[in-house]
Amino acid sequence: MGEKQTGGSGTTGGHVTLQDVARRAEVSLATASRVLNGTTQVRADLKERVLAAASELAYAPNAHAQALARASSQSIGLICHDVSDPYFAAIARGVTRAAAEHGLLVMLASTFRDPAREVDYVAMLRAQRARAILLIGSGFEDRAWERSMGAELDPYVRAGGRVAVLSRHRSLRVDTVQPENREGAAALARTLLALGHRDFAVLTGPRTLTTVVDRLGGFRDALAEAGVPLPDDQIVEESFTRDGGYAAATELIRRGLRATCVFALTDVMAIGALSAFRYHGVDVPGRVSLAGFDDIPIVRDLVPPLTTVALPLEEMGERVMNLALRDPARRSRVERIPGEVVLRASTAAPRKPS
Amino acid sequence: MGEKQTGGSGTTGGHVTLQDVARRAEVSLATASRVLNGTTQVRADLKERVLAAASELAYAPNAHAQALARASSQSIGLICHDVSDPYFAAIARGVTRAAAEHGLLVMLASTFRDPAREVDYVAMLRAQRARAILLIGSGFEDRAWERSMGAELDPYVRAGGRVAVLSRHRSLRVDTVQPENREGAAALARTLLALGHRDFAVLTGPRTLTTVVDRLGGFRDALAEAGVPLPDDQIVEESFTRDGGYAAATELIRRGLRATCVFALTDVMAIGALSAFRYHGVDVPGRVSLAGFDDIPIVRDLVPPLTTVALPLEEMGERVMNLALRDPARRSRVERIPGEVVLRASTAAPRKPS
DNA sequence: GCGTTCTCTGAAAGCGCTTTCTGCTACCGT
DNA sequence: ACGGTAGCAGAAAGCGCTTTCAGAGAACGC
Repeated sequence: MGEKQTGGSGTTGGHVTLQDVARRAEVSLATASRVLNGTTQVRADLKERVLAAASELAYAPNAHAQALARASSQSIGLICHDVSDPYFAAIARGVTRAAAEHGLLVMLASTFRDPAREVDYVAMLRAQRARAILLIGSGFEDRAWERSMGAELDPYVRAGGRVAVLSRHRSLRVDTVQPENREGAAALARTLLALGHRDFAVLTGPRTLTTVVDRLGGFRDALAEAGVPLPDDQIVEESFTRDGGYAAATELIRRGLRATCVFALTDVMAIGALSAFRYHGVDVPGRVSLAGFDDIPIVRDLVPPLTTVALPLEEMGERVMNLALRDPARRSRVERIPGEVVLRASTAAPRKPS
Repeated sequence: MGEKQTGGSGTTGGHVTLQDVARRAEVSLATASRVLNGTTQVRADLKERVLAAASELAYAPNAHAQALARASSQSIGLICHDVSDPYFAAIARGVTRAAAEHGLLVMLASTFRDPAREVDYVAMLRAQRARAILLIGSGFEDRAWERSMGAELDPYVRAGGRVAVLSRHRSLRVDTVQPENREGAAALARTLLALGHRDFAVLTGPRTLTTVVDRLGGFRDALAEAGVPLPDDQIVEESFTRDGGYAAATELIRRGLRATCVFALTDVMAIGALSAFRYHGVDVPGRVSLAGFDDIPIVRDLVPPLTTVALPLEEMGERVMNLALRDPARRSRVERIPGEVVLRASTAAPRKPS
C-alpha cells in the first residue's frame, strides 16, 4: 500500500516483468508463474507474497511472451469489408460478444473490398498466430485471388489455425456459416409474385461477388419458374453501398422505370434506393414496391419500413465464431442459415396489375 | 515450385520457423532474419536463397516472437461501447483506416457499457503491449471506476504505452479528441429558439455519462440565456440506444407532450423517438420538431431527414488514432472538434407559437 | 606488400514467459 | 527409527525471433 516505488526497476520505459515480481516476493520465477496461473499448489505464504508483489508493482503479464511459451495466442482475427456497414457491424457485434465469452481478443480488419488488402490481412493475422481467422462477407469469384488466399490460408490451417467463413462460397474448404441467399431470394420473389407483381427490376452489387450470384440467381430462377422474365436492362449494377443503391435507383429511373417492384440485393442498397425514389417523386410502395435483403436493424425505422429477407445477423456472428473454435477434428462443417421473408410496408400490390 | 515438402519439418501442428528457413537456405539464423527485415546488406545469392526458402516453406514470422525481441508490438487497442452502434461504427472505420496506413492491427473490444468490462479490456490490451489504447465514447462519472481505470492505465503509460480518448472528460490525463458537445448543443438550442420554439423536451441517456452532462448542460444553459425554462418532467432518461429513444419518446407522450420541440441527445435515440412519434400519430415536424446529435450517416435517409449537430465521425477516429501515435514528448494534447448544426426537415417553426 | 578499414556472416545473448526436471523437506506406515 | 512417497520450490531449458559482438575476407592506401 504505502509502498514507494519511485526509482524501482525501470521508472521509465520498462514494463514490470515476472522476474521483478518474483524478486520482490523473494521467490523463484517459476513459483511466481505458478501462483499467477494457478497451475500448481503453492505454499500459502509464498502465494500471498507473490500476489502482493504483483499488485504492488501493477504487474501485467506480457501476452507475447506467454503466447510464445505456450505456443498459442489469445486472439482471433475478423476480416470484413467495412466495419461501418450496418450488416457487418451487426455480425461483428455477435463475434465480439462470443469472443468475450471465451476470453479472446478480436483483431479487426476492414478490407474496403480490396482483395489484395484481404490477403495482406490474412498474412498479418497468420503472423499473429490468431487462434482463428474469420472471413466475413461475400468473396470474389476470381481464380487469382483464390490462389493467393489459399497460399496464405493453407499453411495456416496446416499449422493448426482455424478458419471459418460467413457468407462465402466454399471455394476454401473451411467451416462455413452460409445464409441461404438463393432460397431467400427465391422466397422473396414468390412473395412478390403473390402480391401480383409481374414487372421486376433488380439493384445489384458487383456481379463477381458470390452473394450477388446467389441472390440474383435465386430471384431470377423463381421468377422464371412463374414465367416472369427479368429483362437485362432492368438490372442495374452498382456498389453494395447506400450511395450505390441511390445511384442504381436513379439510373433505373433514367432508363424508364417499367418495373412495379424493385429488389435491392442488400438492405443498405435499398436504403439508398428509397431515398432516390423519394427524391425523384417515385412513391413507394404506390408506384413501385421495394424490397431488400438482410434485415439490418435500421430498416424497421425507415418510411416506409422495408420488406426484406431477415437474417439473424448477430447470431450468425456468434455461430461463425463458435464454429471456428469447435473441435478441429471434424472439419468443414457448413451451417446453413435460412432467411425469412418479412413483409413490411414498402411492398404492396401493384396499382395496375400487368 | 515443383518442390515436394511433404514430411518436412512439422507436417502437422508446427509453424514454419525462421530456423527452418535458414536451414533450408543454408545460412545462419541471423542472415535469414536480416534478409527478411532488410536490416543490413546481404550478399545477393544468400539473399535469394533465403527468399526462395521462405516462399517455398510459406514462412510467416511469429509476431509474438518479434514483439518480444523488439519489445514493441504492431497492434493498437480500440475500446468502445458497442461496435454495432452507427456512431461507433463510423469512428471505428476511421480508426481502422488510419491504423492500416501505419501497418497496425486493431484489437477491438465492446464493453456494452459495463465499466468493469472496460477495465478488463484495458488490462488485456496492456498485456498485449498494444502500442496505444483508444477509449471511445462517453466515460462514467464515477470515482471508483476512475480509480480502477487509473490503476490499469497509469502503469501502462509509465511503461511507455500511449492512451488517447475520444469524447470523454479529461479525468485521465491523456491525449483527447473532444467534440464540443456543450457548444454544439447550445448552438442547436439557439437555432431551435430562432425557429420560434419555446417549449422543449429532452430525451437523454444515463446522467452519469459525461456526454449527457455536456450536451444537456449546453442545451439547458442556452435556453436559460433566452429565458426559456426546461421543466424537469420534460426530460426523459433512457439508454443511449434506438429502443431507449423509442421508450423515452413514448414516456414523453404518456406524460403529456407539452413541448413543440424535442432534442434527443444522440441521433440513435432520435431514430427511436421518430418511430415512436410515428407510431403514436405525432407528426414530425408538424406537431413536434425533433433534433438529434452526431449526424450519423443514416439520418439523412430518415423521413423526415433529421436535424442534428454534425460531427466528422470518421475523421475523429483518424485523429484519435494519429494523436495516439504522435510524438510522446508533448503529452496531453486536446483536439476540440466543433459540431455544426445541420437543419433538415425534422424541425420547423412551431404551429402555435407560445 | 602489409596494415587498415569496410563489409558481411555467424555465434550467442537475450526478450519474458512456461514447463519440464531435479532435488529438497516432510510425512506416512510399520 | 527407517525407507518410501508425496508435495512443493528452484534451476534451467526452451518458445522464435532480433541484435549485439566478433571474426573473416575483401578492398584499400601508402
